[in-house]
Amino acid sequence: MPELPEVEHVVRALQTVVAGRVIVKAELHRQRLAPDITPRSFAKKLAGATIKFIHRRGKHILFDLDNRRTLIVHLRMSGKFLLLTSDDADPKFAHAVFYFSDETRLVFQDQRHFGLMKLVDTSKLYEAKELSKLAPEPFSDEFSPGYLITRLKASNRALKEFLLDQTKVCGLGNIYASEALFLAKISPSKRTQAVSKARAEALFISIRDVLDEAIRSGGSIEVDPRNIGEGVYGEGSETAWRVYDRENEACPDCGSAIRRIKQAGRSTYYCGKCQR
DNA sequence: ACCCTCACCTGCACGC
DNA sequence: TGCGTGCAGGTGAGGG
Repeated sequence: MPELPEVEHVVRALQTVVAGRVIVKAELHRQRLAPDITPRSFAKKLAGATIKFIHRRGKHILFDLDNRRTLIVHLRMSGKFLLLTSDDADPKFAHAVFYFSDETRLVFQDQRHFGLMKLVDTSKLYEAKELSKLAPEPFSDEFSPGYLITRLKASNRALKEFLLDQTKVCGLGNIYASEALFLAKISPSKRTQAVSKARAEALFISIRDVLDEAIRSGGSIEVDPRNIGEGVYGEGSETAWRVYDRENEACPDCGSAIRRIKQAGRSTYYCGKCQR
């Protein structure tokens, strides 16, 4: 269910715990987790591979293998990784399992079944349709106030919906989109073309601040090797959210009641007084 | 090209 | 206790 900071946290944990390990056997228990590949082919292409490096693009986790392939994983709403030992049974919803030589195994568990995996040639990784249309990484030079202004002008949706579009801005999800708009003091319903240059610049800063703050707080979480990939929001992160999930609570800046509205079928939280 | 709605799943909290 | 409803951090397909 994670947004970019939680995926970043999962990637760091995986890099610590499974980088350098050899996959001696792999099983795809649920075909639709990886619809482009048969369970048989999945097993064959992963068996014997060493996990070289784990990184990320947007909310996608990328396992670079030593056989010129990369495993792309998206956690979607409920996907998580668990590192289990031979004493542990597979939990419910264990849709893929990677066995290592030391009797441990990495289990991909996904209660809601929305997660996705895909195996691609590493040389063509960024041509994969999952990655090719993503907006620039939010901390890259390519993502700039100028970039944001151009994309805002090219669209005319409500700003909150725009922020959730990973081809426009990458990494925000439903929580951090609300949070970024609160920091920038802009209404989530404002049309993207009506955002002034100055306010677009403020929004640019807020997007980075929200993500950076969340990555920092997640970075302080101790890695639980049995539950390395839960992608949880940082310890006590709910208390750090300024408006998300706080309908009718007091705005931290002005004290007026935080509102909840529906946009594109999803809840948006904001302060009607501070955000115009 | 954009924009909107729905679909994909399970589980949990809520009101009656 | 149960049952119905609405909700959940994400996206893609399919329509207009």
